[in-house]
Amino acid sequence: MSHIEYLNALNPKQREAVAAAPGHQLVLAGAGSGKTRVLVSRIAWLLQHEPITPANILAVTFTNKAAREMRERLGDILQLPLHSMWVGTFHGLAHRLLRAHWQEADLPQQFQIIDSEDQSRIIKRIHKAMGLDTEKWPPRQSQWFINGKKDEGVRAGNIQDSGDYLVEKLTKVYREYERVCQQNGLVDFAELLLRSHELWLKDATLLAHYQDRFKYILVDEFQDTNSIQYAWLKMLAGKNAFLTAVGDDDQSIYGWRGAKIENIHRFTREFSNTTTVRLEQNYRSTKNILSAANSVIENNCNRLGKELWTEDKAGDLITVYAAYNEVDEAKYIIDSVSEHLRNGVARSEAAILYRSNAQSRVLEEQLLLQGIPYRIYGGMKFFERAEIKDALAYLRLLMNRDNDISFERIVNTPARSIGNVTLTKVREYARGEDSSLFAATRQMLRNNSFSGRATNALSGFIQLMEDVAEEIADLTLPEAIAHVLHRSGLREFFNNDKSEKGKARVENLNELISAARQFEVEENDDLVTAFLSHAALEAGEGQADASEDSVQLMTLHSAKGLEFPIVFIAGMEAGLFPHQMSLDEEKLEEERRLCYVGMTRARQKLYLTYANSRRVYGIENYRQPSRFLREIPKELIESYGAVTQITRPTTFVEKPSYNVASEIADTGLKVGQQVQHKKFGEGVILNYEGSGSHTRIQVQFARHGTKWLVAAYANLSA
DNA sequence: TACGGCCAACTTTTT
DNA sequence: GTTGGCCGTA
Repeated sequence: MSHIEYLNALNPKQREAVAAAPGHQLVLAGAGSGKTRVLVSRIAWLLQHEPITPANILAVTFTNKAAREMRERLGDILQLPLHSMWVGTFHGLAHRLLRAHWQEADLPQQFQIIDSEDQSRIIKRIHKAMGLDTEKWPPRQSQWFINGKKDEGVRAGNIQDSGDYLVEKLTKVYREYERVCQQNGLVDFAELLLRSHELWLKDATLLAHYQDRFKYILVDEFQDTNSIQYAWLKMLAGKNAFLTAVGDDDQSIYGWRGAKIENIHRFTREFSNTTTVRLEQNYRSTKNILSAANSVIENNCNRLGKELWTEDKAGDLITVYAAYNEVDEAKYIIDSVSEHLRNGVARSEAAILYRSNAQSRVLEEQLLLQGIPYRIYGGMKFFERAEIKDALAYLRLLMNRDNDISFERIVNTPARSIGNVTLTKVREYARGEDSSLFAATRQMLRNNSFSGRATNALSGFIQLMEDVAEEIADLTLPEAIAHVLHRSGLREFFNNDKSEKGKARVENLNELISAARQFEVEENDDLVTAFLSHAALEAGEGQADASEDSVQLMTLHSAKGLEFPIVFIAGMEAGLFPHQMSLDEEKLEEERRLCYVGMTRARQKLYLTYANSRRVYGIENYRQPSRFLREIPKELIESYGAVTQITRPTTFVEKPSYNVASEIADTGLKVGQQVQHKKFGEGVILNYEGSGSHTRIQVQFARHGTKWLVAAYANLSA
């Protein structure tokens, strides 16, 4: 696309942001207002109008996906080589800095990145070593504490002695955790940012170099930045660079993870002469969907103020369906999906969103029942799978024999008869000698410290690692991985598992080799280290068969940034959404933003559903509709299903095309109707099947659960 | 060392 | 109701 063309493709507000004179900018970009287009066009515009090169630009995002997309679109617009431009995630860019300056950052050259599971293992080990009772000191709490502090830019050494016993203890764990990571050459996600920030802080020359280089810094999803990310940006920007912050305070949904919406205010305060542009024209949704979303978000205080509008048609009303229970809700949703599919909608054009993962099960069951392919987002990522992490742990240990975390993971995987008793001895010895587990084992073997069996097993393992390290030295990365899988016995171990799970694991191991093969083409220097970093920083997709056309299921959180023609939000109930644990004012506003995010995913048709009764942890509860439903103007809604009064279903609104509302032939009964049964008492008709004398009716009884009854014998009365 | 049974936990999760 | 983690026994 040429210069003129991309400017012409913008609306006036977008153009104002893109063609602004050099300076700090805040772009408040509403949902679906074309913010990526603006970011990319801004970069193109700067390159054409300012005396700079791609090397002077740094663009940062939160997700790998967003970074990839930005890079691709830049490639489309600009006919320039872009490799010198820094485009990536906060963590990716911080990692790049630390790799380049590992010495100044006081890290070993082969430092490795750990994910939250590795982190949790380390903390558990520390708790054990410190003799902390798991009941009283849940490792999760320590992990939360440590990450929280790091996100604030606070080291264990900086935590004030408050006299608070809890904080004191957690700080001790934090300090020990820092020590273990440093000794093992491990860096967690938060550490990447903290460490690179400190690197600049202590090395003025280095900082000056980067400040001098990056004249323009552009940040996506600014509302999601936490304290350390803000500090990182501010330091890098220095006095001379211009910062463009793009974000939407109404879409801040990660406050619980340390994101600070206040950073938007702080930015306009601390970066002088910031110009603010609001992008409020939405190119995604119909008028009705936007009005509804606007009405909901208006209930939040402390907004920067923004109202989306569109030139699109009014479109369909928002369908609200009140289900009897979660099964009925799922049936309604899947039936509606089927109807859309029959009308020519592709499966991937329909998305079902929910507040918590537990809700997906009922939906899945109905999809399976109707044979509709679906895909669940989130869950286990490729590089997070146990078998993959085992394989990578071998590689990690081969790269750095002092990596105790990897040692612990694989020393007895697959089983080599190295038990806990033996390992406890090794751990104690290592602790005393202040050495790694690998070194300690070797020393103890020399000292004949083990029983015969343990000696054999351990020397076998040590020898294996030494041998394999030599054997793979001259191999390509995929060859090396294949070799490690073979020699470690991992492949055979999973091969012997003939279950579906075992087969899937072997497939994943093969997939790992192909991932390595692909990777090899892209990178070149220290391939193994780069591959391991890549595995940690970009955990990959959740499911392999992403290509098949399928209905999309995901949490509201993972839906951010996506859009679908047809969107269902399930479980619009008080206690579930907003969640029970988010009822205080601040958290409630975040839940409302989450609702806003969910609603604005929809392009043409939005369904909101709730159940009057839902099983939660196996217990049936009666539920109230979510307050967010009440915040939508009635004239934008068409309601179906059982409209509640207090707790009981009373009236029923008919929807012509959906069989739930229609009369069941020859019975004088309707779905949704309240009925009496001699034995089971009071109940509500959920569904029926068959006709004539074969008609069976599904009734949910107040006291006896859900039952299928043959209409001819059941003798149900209204 | 491995498996089975028992108990408690249980919102969201870009890296 | 389901899952993960811990502990006790073959």
